[in-house]
Amino acid sequence: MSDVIKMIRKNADLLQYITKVLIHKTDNKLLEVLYSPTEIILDQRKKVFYVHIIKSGMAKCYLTEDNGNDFIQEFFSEGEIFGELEAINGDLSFCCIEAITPVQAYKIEAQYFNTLLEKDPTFNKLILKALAKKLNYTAIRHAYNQSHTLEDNLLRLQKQYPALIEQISKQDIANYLGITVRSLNRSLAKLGI
Amino acid sequence: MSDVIKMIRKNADLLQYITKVLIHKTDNKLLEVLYSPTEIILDQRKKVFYVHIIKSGMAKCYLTEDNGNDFIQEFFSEGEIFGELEAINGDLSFCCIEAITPVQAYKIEAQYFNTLLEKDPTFNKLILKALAKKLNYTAIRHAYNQSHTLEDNLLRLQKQYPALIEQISKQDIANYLGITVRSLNRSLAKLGI
DNA sequence: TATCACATCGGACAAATGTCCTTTTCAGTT
DNA sequence: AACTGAAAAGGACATTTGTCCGATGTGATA
Repeated sequence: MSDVIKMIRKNADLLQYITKVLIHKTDNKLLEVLYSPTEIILDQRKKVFYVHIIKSGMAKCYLTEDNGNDFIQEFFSEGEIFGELEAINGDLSFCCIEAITPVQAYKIEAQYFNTLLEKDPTFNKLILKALAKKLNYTAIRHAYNQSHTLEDNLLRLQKQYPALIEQISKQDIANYLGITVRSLNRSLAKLGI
Repeated sequence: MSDVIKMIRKNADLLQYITKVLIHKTDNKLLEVLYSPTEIILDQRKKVFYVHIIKSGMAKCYLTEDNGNDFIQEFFSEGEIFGELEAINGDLSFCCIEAITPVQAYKIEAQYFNTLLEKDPTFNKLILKALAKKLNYTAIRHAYNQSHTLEDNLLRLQKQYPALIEQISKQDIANYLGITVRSLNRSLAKLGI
Protein backbone atom coordinates (compact mmCIF):
# COMPACT_ATOMS: atom_id res chain seq x y z
CA MET A 1 0.00 0.00 0.00
CA SER A 2 2.70 2.46 0.94
CA ASP A 3 4.20 1.49 -2.43
CA VAL A 4 1.71 3.82 -3.99
CA ILE A 5 2.49 7.12 -2.28
CA LYS A 6 6.25 7.27 -2.09
CA MET A 7 8.43 9.23 -4.44
CA ILE A 8 10.77 6.25 -4.48
CA ARG A 9 8.91 3.54 -6.26
CA LYS A 10 8.95 -0.07 -5.13
CA ASN A 11 7.04 -3.21 -6.00
CA ALA A 12 7.35 -5.90 -3.38
CA ASP A 13 4.90 -8.32 -5.02
CA LEU A 14 6.75 -8.34 -8.30
CA LEU A 15 10.16 -8.78 -6.73
CA GLN A 16 8.89 -11.61 -4.58
CA TYR A 17 7.44 -13.45 -7.57
CA ILE A 18 10.72 -13.10 -9.43
CA THR A 19 12.93 -14.31 -6.60
CA LYS A 20 10.62 -17.00 -5.24
CA VAL A 21 9.06 -18.42 -8.38
CA LEU A 22 10.32 -17.17 -11.69
CA ILE A 23 13.98 -17.70 -11.00
CA HIS A 24 13.33 -21.43 -10.56
CA LYS A 25 11.19 -21.82 -13.63
CA THR A 26 13.39 -20.11 -16.16
CA ASP A 27 16.68 -21.63 -17.18
CA ASN A 28 19.23 -18.85 -17.48
CA LYS A 29 16.71 -16.44 -18.90
CA LEU A 30 16.88 -14.30 -15.81
CA LEU A 31 20.29 -12.65 -15.60
CA GLU A 32 21.64 -10.91 -12.55
CA VAL A 33 23.57 -7.71 -13.15
CA LEU A 34 25.27 -5.00 -11.13
CA TYR A 35 25.56 -1.30 -11.92
CA SER A 36 27.73 1.36 -10.28
CA PRO A 37 26.58 4.84 -9.28
CA THR A 38 26.23 7.23 -12.25
CA GLU A 39 26.19 4.29 -14.66
CA ILE A 40 23.55 4.56 -17.40
CA ILE A 41 21.47 1.39 -17.33
CA LEU A 42 19.17 2.36 -20.15
CA ASP A 43 19.60 5.29 -22.50
CA GLN A 44 17.09 7.56 -24.15
CA ARG A 45 16.06 7.00 -27.78
CA LYS A 46 17.77 3.63 -27.98
CA LYS A 47 16.45 0.23 -28.78
CA VAL A 48 15.60 -1.69 -25.63
CA PHE A 49 16.92 -5.24 -25.46
CA TYR A 50 16.24 -6.01 -21.82
CA VAL A 51 13.57 -5.49 -19.25
CA HIS A 52 15.05 -4.80 -15.80
CA ILE A 53 13.72 -5.39 -12.32
CA ILE A 54 15.66 -3.86 -9.45
CA LYS A 55 16.74 -6.19 -6.68
CA SER A 56 18.47 -3.58 -4.53
CA GLY A 57 19.71 -0.01 -4.74
CA MET A 58 18.25 3.11 -6.25
CA ALA A 59 18.14 4.57 -9.74
CA LYS A 60 16.61 7.66 -11.30
CA CYS A 61 14.41 7.69 -14.35
CA TYR A 62 14.64 10.95 -16.28
CA LEU A 63 14.05 12.57 -19.63
CA THR A 64 16.40 15.08 -21.19
CA GLU A 65 14.54 17.73 -23.13
CA ASP A 66 15.63 19.43 -26.34
CA ASN A 67 16.58 22.53 -24.34
CA GLY A 68 18.93 20.51 -22.15
CA ASN A 69 16.72 20.38 -19.08
CA ASP A 70 16.38 17.09 -17.26
CA PHE A 71 13.10 16.06 -15.76
CA ILE A 72 13.12 13.23 -13.24
CA GLN A 73 10.10 11.02 -13.66
CA GLU A 74 10.60 8.77 -10.67
CA PHE A 75 13.16 7.18 -8.43
CA PHE A 76 13.21 3.40 -8.64
CA SER A 77 14.02 0.95 -5.92
CA GLU A 78 13.36 -2.69 -4.99
CA GLY A 79 11.02 -4.51 -7.33
CA GLU A 80 10.55 -1.63 -9.71
CA ILE A 81 10.53 -2.58 -13.35
CA PHE A 82 11.67 -0.59 -16.40
CA GLY A 83 12.06 -1.20 -20.09
CA GLU A 84 8.71 -2.97 -20.00
CA LEU A 85 6.83 -0.22 -21.86
CA GLU A 86 9.29 -0.38 -24.71
CA ALA A 87 9.15 -4.19 -24.75
CA ILE A 88 5.37 -4.11 -24.96
CA ASN A 89 5.14 -1.43 -27.63
CA GLY A 90 8.36 -2.09 -29.50
CA ASP A 91 9.24 1.60 -29.24
CA LEU A 92 12.61 3.16 -28.57
CA SER A 93 13.23 4.10 -24.95
CA PHE A 94 11.80 7.47 -24.02
CA CYS A 95 13.73 7.93 -20.82
CA CYS A 96 17.11 7.35 -19.30
CA ILE A 97 17.74 5.16 -16.24
CA GLU A 98 20.83 5.98 -14.20
CA ALA A 99 22.08 4.27 -11.04
CA ILE A 100 22.32 6.54 -7.99
CA THR A 101 23.57 3.94 -5.52
CA PRO A 102 25.04 0.56 -6.54
CA VAL A 103 22.17 -1.28 -8.20
CA GLN A 104 21.60 -5.01 -8.31
CA ALA A 105 19.05 -6.01 -10.90
CA TYR A 106 17.56 -8.87 -12.85
CA LYS A 107 17.34 -8.51 -16.57
CA ILE A 108 15.20 -10.43 -19.02
CA GLU A 109 15.38 -10.28 -22.80
CA ALA A 110 12.56 -8.14 -24.14
CA GLN A 111 11.37 -10.94 -26.36
CA TYR A 112 11.29 -13.43 -23.52
CA PHE A 113 9.49 -10.87 -21.38
CA ASN A 114 6.71 -10.84 -23.96
CA THR A 115 6.65 -14.62 -24.01
CA LEU A 116 6.25 -14.63 -20.24
CA LEU A 117 3.36 -12.20 -20.55
CA GLU A 118 1.63 -14.67 -22.83
CA LYS A 119 2.51 -17.89 -21.07
CA ASP A 120 2.48 -17.01 -17.39
CA PRO A 121 -0.88 -15.65 -16.18
CA THR A 122 0.45 -14.76 -12.75
CA PHE A 123 3.26 -12.77 -14.27
CA ASN A 124 0.83 -11.13 -16.68
CA LYS A 125 -1.37 -10.05 -13.80
CA LEU A 126 1.58 -8.69 -11.85
CA ILE A 127 2.67 -6.59 -14.80
CA LEU A 128 -0.85 -5.30 -15.38
CA LYS A 129 -0.96 -4.29 -11.74
CA ALA A 130 2.49 -2.73 -11.95
CA LEU A 131 1.46 -0.60 -14.93
CA ALA A 132 -1.81 0.38 -13.29
CA LYS A 133 0.03 1.38 -10.12
CA LYS A 134 2.53 3.47 -12.05
CA LEU A 135 -0.24 5.30 -13.85
CA ASN A 136 -2.15 5.88 -10.65
CA TYR A 137 0.90 7.15 -8.85
CA THR A 138 1.99 9.39 -11.70
CA ALA A 139 -1.42 10.99 -11.98
CA ILE A 140 -1.62 11.71 -8.28
CA ARG A 141 1.90 13.07 -8.07
CA HIS A 142 1.53 15.48 -10.97
CA ALA A 143 -1.87 16.66 -9.86
CA TYR A 144 -0.46 17.38 -6.43
CA ASN A 145 2.65 19.10 -7.77
CA GLN A 146 0.72 21.34 -10.12
CA SER A 147 -1.95 22.32 -7.62
CA HIS A 148 0.21 23.03 -4.60
CA THR A 149 2.95 25.45 -3.69
CA LEU A 150 6.56 24.42 -3.76
CA GLU A 151 6.63 24.43 0.03
CA ASP A 152 3.66 22.07 0.24
CA ASN A 153 5.41 19.76 -2.20
CA LEU A 154 8.60 19.78 -0.17
CA LEU A 155 6.80 19.07 3.07
CA ARG A 156 5.06 16.18 1.39
CA LEU A 157 8.32 14.71 0.11
CA GLN A 158 9.99 15.25 3.46
CA LYS A 159 7.17 13.33 5.12
CA GLN A 160 7.27 10.50 2.58
CA TYR A 161 10.99 10.22 2.73
CA PRO A 162 12.74 11.92 5.65
CA ALA A 163 16.26 11.06 4.44
CA LEU A 164 15.54 12.92 1.19
CA ILE A 165 18.16 15.65 1.51
CA GLU A 166 20.96 13.36 2.59
CA GLN A 167 20.47 10.73 -0.08
CA ILE A 168 19.43 12.64 -3.17
CA SER A 169 21.33 15.60 -4.59
CA LYS A 170 19.71 19.02 -4.63
CA GLN A 171 19.89 19.05 -8.40
CA ASP A 172 17.98 15.78 -8.60
CA ILE A 173 15.31 16.95 -6.19
CA ALA A 174 14.93 20.14 -8.20
CA ASN A 175 14.68 18.17 -11.44
CA TYR A 176 12.07 15.95 -9.86
CA LEU A 177 9.98 18.96 -8.88
CA GLY A 178 10.58 20.76 -12.15
CA ILE A 179 12.23 23.79 -10.53
CA THR A 180 15.70 25.28 -10.17
CA VAL A 181 18.08 24.58 -7.32
CA ARG A 182 17.88 28.25 -6.35
CA SER A 183 14.13 27.97 -5.76
CA LEU A 184 14.60 24.74 -3.88
CA ASN A 185 17.13 26.33 -1.52
CA ARG A 186 14.88 29.29 -0.90
CA SER A 187 11.99 27.07 0.09
CA LEU A 188 14.14 24.82 2.23
CA ALA A 189 15.46 27.89 4.06
CA LYS A 190 11.97 29.23 4.59
CA LEU A 191 10.84 25.89 5.98
CA GLY A 192 13.92 25.65 8.18
CA ILE A 193 14.88 22.26 6.76
CA MET B 1 1.16 6.73 -34.07
CA SER B 2 -0.31 10.21 -33.80
CA ASP B 3 -2.34 8.67 -30.97
CA VAL B 4 0.71 9.10 -28.81
CA ILE B 5 1.40 12.80 -29.08
CA LYS B 6 -1.98 14.46 -28.90
CA MET B 7 -3.42 16.05 -25.82
CA ILE B 8 -6.71 14.42 -26.73
CA ARG B 9 -6.19 10.75 -26.25
CA LYS B 10 -7.49 8.16 -28.67
CA ASN B 11 -7.02 4.45 -29.21
CA ALA B 12 -8.13 3.30 -32.61
CA ASP B 13 -6.93 -0.30 -32.22
CA LEU B 14 -8.89 -0.87 -29.04
CA LEU B 15 -12.08 0.66 -30.40
CA GLN B 16 -11.81 -1.40 -33.54
CA TYR B 17 -11.41 -4.62 -31.59
CA ILE B 18 -14.44 -3.79 -29.49
CA THR B 19 -16.72 -2.91 -32.37
CA LYS B 20 -15.50 -5.54 -34.83
CA VAL B 21 -14.86 -8.52 -32.60
CA LEU B 22 -15.80 -8.24 -28.98
CA ILE B 23 -19.32 -7.02 -29.51
CA HIS B 24 -20.11 -10.25 -31.39
CA LYS B 25 -18.51 -12.56 -28.86
CA THR B 26 -20.09 -11.22 -25.72
CA ASP B 27 -23.78 -11.65 -25.09
CA ASN B 28 -25.11 -8.46 -23.54
CA LYS B 29 -21.96 -7.90 -21.54
CA LEU B 30 -21.07 -4.87 -23.57
CA LEU B 31 -23.56 -2.10 -22.87
CA GLU B 32 -23.91 1.05 -24.92
CA VAL B 33 -24.51 4.25 -22.99
CA LEU B 34 -24.89 7.96 -23.69
CA TYR B 35 -23.81 10.89 -21.54
CA SER B 36 -24.67 14.57 -21.86
CA PRO B 37 -22.19 17.45 -21.57
CA THR B 38 -21.19 18.20 -17.95
CA GLU B 39 -22.46 14.80 -16.83
CA ILE B 40 -20.14 12.98 -14.42
CA ILE B 41 -19.43 9.54 -15.86
CA LEU B 42 -17.15 8.39 -13.08
CA ASP B 43 -16.62 10.17 -9.77
CA GLN B 44 -13.56 10.49 -7.59
CA ARG B 45 -13.12 8.25 -4.52
CA LYS B 46 -15.98 5.99 -5.48
CA LYS B 47 -16.13 2.30 -6.14
CA VAL B 48 -15.84 1.56 -9.85
CA PHE B 49 -18.39 -0.88 -11.24
CA TYR B 50 -17.78 -0.40 -14.94
CA VAL B 51 -14.92 0.00 -17.33
CA HIS B 52 -15.76 2.45 -20.13
CA ILE B 53 -14.49 2.77 -23.66
CA ILE B 54 -15.47 5.88 -25.59
CA LYS B 55 -17.14 5.38 -28.93
CA SER B 56 -17.57 9.05 -29.78
CA GLY B 57 -17.37 12.46 -28.15
CA MET B 58 -14.95 13.95 -25.68
CA ALA B 59 -14.55 13.83 -21.91
CA LYS B 60 -12.10 15.25 -19.45
CA CYS B 61 -10.28 13.29 -16.78
CA TYR B 62 -9.39 15.40 -13.76
CA LEU B 63 -8.49 15.25 -10.09
CA THR B 64 -9.82 17.69 -7.53
CA GLU B 65 -7.22 18.48 -4.89
CA ASP B 66 -7.83 19.14 -1.20
CA ASN B 67 -7.37 22.87 -1.81
CA GLY B 68 -10.15 22.89 -4.41
CA ASN B 69 -7.92 23.09 -7.47
CA ASP B 70 -8.74 20.86 -10.39
CA PHE B 71 -5.99 19.32 -12.43
CA ILE B 72 -6.89 17.89 -15.82
CA GLN B 73 -5.00 14.71 -16.51
CA GLU B 74 -6.08 14.13 -20.06
CA PHE B 75 -8.87 14.62 -22.54
CA PHE B 76 -10.39 11.38 -23.77
CA SER B 77 -11.85 10.66 -27.16
CA GLU B 78 -12.56 7.68 -29.43
CA GLY B 79 -11.27 4.38 -28.15
CA GLU B 80 -9.93 5.72 -24.91
CA ILE B 81 -10.55 3.52 -21.90
CA PHE B 82 -11.08 4.50 -18.26
CA GLY B 83 -11.97 2.73 -15.03
CA GLU B 84 -9.54 0.01 -16.06
CA LEU B 85 -6.91 0.89 -13.47
CA GLU B 86 -9.44 0.61 -10.70
CA ALA B 87 -10.79 -2.66 -12.10
CA ILE B 88 -7.29 -4.11 -12.19
CA ASN B 89 -6.26 -2.97 -8.73
CA GLY B 90 -9.63 -2.99 -7.00
CA ASP B 91 -9.02 0.55 -5.77
CA LEU B 92 -11.45 3.41 -5.54
CA SER B 93 -11.39 5.80 -8.46
CA PHE B 94 -8.72 8.46 -8.15
CA CYS B 95 -10.08 10.78 -10.79
CA CYS B 96 -13.27 12.15 -12.16
CA ILE B 97 -14.47 11.71 -15.73
CA GLU B 98 -16.84 14.35 -17.07
CA ALA B 99 -18.41 14.57 -20.51
CA ILE B 100 -17.54 17.75 -22.45
CA THR B 101 -19.49 16.97 -25.60
CA PRO B 102 -22.21 14.29 -25.83
CA VAL B 103 -20.39 11.01 -25.22
CA GLN B 104 -21.30 7.60 -26.59
CA ALA B 105 -19.51 4.81 -24.78
CA TYR B 106 -19.39 1.10 -24.20
CA LYS B 107 -19.33 -0.08 -20.65
CA ILE B 108 -18.28 -3.46 -19.27
CA GLU B 109 -18.69 -4.69 -15.72
CA ALA B 110 -15.37 -4.47 -13.90
CA GLN B 111 -15.51 -8.14 -12.99
CA TYR B 112 -16.17 -9.19 -16.56
CA PHE B 113 -13.37 -6.90 -17.72
CA ASN B 114 -10.99 -8.90 -15.55
CA THR B 115 -12.39 -12.15 -16.94
CA LEU B 116 -11.73 -10.88 -20.45
CA LEU B 117 -8.17 -10.04 -19.47
CA GLU B 118 -7.69 -13.65 -18.44
CA LYS B 119 -9.57 -15.38 -21.23
CA ASP B 120 -8.94 -13.24 -24.26
CA PRO B 121 -5.23 -12.92 -25.14
CA THR B 122 -5.85 -10.36 -27.86
CA PHE B 123 -7.80 -8.17 -25.48
CA ASN B 124 -5.13 -8.63 -22.84
CA LYS B 125 -2.46 -7.47 -25.25
CA LEU B 126 -4.52 -4.46 -26.31
CA ILE B 127 -4.96 -3.41 -22.70
CA LEU B 128 -1.26 -3.86 -21.95
CA LYS B 129 -0.49 -1.68 -24.94
CA ALA B 130 -3.08 0.88 -23.89
CA LEU B 131 -1.56 1.15 -20.41
CA ALA B 132 1.96 1.35 -21.80
CA LYS B 133 0.88 4.09 -24.20
CA LYS B 134 -0.77 6.09 -21.45
CA LEU B 135 2.35 5.89 -19.30
CA ASN B 136 4.56 6.86 -22.18
CA TYR B 137 2.37 9.77 -23.14
CA THR B 138 2.00 11.00 -19.56
CA ALA B 139 5.75 10.93 -18.97
CA ILE B 140 6.49 12.87 -22.12
CA ARG B 141 3.79 15.43 -21.54
CA HIS B 142 4.82 16.24 -17.99
CA ALA B 143 8.50 16.35 -18.81
CA TYR B 144 7.74 18.79 -21.60
CA ASN B 145 5.42 20.93 -19.51
CA GLN B 146 7.85 21.21 -16.64
CA SER B 147 10.88 21.95 -18.77
CA HIS B 148 9.42 24.52 -21.13
CA THR B 149 7.87 27.94 -20.84
CA LEU B 150 4.15 28.42 -20.88
CA GLU B 151 4.39 29.89 -24.37
CA ASP B 152 6.22 26.86 -25.68
CA ASN B 153 3.55 24.65 -24.18
CA LEU B 154 0.77 26.64 -25.78
CA LEU B 155 2.41 26.59 -29.18
CA ARG B 156 2.79 22.85 -28.85
CA LEU B 157 -0.87 22.37 -27.98
CA GLN B 158 -1.95 24.71 -30.73
CA LYS B 159 0.04 22.66 -33.20
CA GLN B 160 -1.31 19.34 -31.92
CA TYR B 161 -4.84 20.57 -31.87
CA PRO B 162 -5.58 23.78 -33.78
CA ALA B 163 -9.25 23.93 -32.72
CA LEU B 164 -8.15 24.01 -29.08
CA ILE B 165 -9.50 27.42 -28.12
CA GLU B 166 -12.86 26.96 -29.74
CA GLN B 167 -13.61 23.55 -28.32
CA ILE B 168 -12.15 23.59 -24.85
CA SER B 169 -12.88 26.27 -22.26
CA LYS B 170 -10.10 28.52 -21.06
CA GLN B 171 -10.54 27.20 -17.55
CA ASP B 172 -10.04 23.64 -18.76
CA ILE B 173 -6.95 24.51 -20.76
CA ALA B 174 -5.53 26.30 -17.72
CA ASN B 175 -6.31 23.33 -15.50
CA TYR B 176 -4.62 21.06 -18.00
CA LEU B 177 -1.48 23.18 -17.93
CA GLY B 178 -1.60 23.69 -14.18
CA ILE B 179 -1.85 27.49 -14.41
CA THR B 180 -4.45 30.20 -13.91
CA VAL B 181 -6.70 31.59 -16.61
CA ARG B 182 -5.03 34.97 -16.13
CA SER B 183 -1.66 33.54 -17.07
CA LEU B 184 -3.17 31.70 -19.98
CA ASN B 185 -4.71 34.89 -21.35
CA ARG B 186 -1.47 36.76 -20.99
CA SER B 187 0.43 34.17 -22.97
CA LEU B 188 -2.24 33.90 -25.63
CA ALA B 189 -2.15 37.68 -26.06
CA LYS B 190 1.61 37.69 -26.32
CA LEU B 191 1.49 34.96 -28.95
CA GLY B 192 -1.28 36.76 -30.81
CA ILE B 193 -3.56 33.72 -30.72
C1' DT C 1 49.93 20.08 0.88
C1' DA C 2 48.17 22.01 -3.29
C1' DT C 3 44.89 21.77 -6.69
C1' DC C 4 40.86 20.71 -9.20
C1' DA C 5 36.11 19.56 -10.01
C1' DC C 6 31.77 19.71 -8.19
C1' DA C 7 27.93 20.53 -5.20
C1' DT C 8 26.10 23.91 -2.24
C1' DC C 9 24.60 28.45 -0.78
C1' DG C 10 22.57 32.83 -1.07
C1' DG C 11 22.48 38.11 -2.78
C1' DA C 12 20.54 41.11 -6.29
C1' DC C 13 17.82 41.84 -9.91
C1' DA C 14 14.63 40.35 -13.87
C1' DA C 15 10.86 37.80 -15.47
C1' DA C 16 6.88 34.99 -14.89
C1' DT C 17 2.80 33.92 -12.52
C1' DG C 18 -0.90 34.55 -9.12
C1' DT C 19 -4.44 37.40 -6.81
C1' DC C 20 -7.98 40.54 -6.85
C1' DC C 21 -10.93 43.10 -9.22
C1' DT C 22 -13.95 45.42 -12.74
C1' DT C 23 -15.77 45.29 -17.33
C1' DT C 24 -17.49 43.07 -21.38
C1' DT C 25 -19.62 39.56 -24.05
C1' DC C 26 -22.91 36.20 -24.96
C1' DA C 27 -26.30 32.56 -24.66
C1' DG C 28 -30.34 31.17 -22.35
C1' DT C 29 -34.62 32.39 -19.86
C1' DT C 30 -38.45 35.00 -18.57
C1' DA D 1 -36.70 43.49 -24.71
C1' DA D 2 -34.89 42.81 -20.10
C1' DC D 3 -32.50 39.94 -16.99
C1' DT D 4 -29.20 36.58 -15.36
C1' DG D 5 -25.23 33.77 -14.85
C1' DA D 6 -21.12 32.04 -16.90
C1' DA D 7 -17.11 32.72 -19.53
C1' DA D 8 -13.80 35.84 -21.16
C1' DA D 9 -10.68 39.74 -20.90
C1' DG D 10 -7.29 42.50 -18.99
C1' DG D 11 -5.38 46.36 -15.40
C1' DA D 12 -2.75 46.82 -11.12
C1' DC D 13 -0.18 45.02 -7.72
C1' DA D 14 1.98 41.14 -4.84
C1' DT D 15 4.39 37.01 -4.80
C1' DT D 16 7.05 33.43 -6.66
C1' DT D 17 10.52 31.74 -9.46
C1' DG D 18 14.44 32.17 -12.60
C1' DT D 19 18.94 34.10 -13.97
C1' DC D 20 23.38 35.44 -13.07
C1' DC D 21 26.90 35.60 -10.16
C1' DG D 22 30.58 35.09 -6.74
C1' DA D 23 31.73 32.71 -2.21
C1' DT D 24 32.32 28.55 0.47
C1' DG D 25 33.03 23.72 1.51
C1' DT D 26 34.42 19.01 0.41
C1' DG D 27 36.32 14.89 -1.52
C1' DA D 28 39.55 13.00 -4.85
C1' DT D 29 44.05 13.10 -6.67
C1' DA D 30 48.73 14.43 -8.00
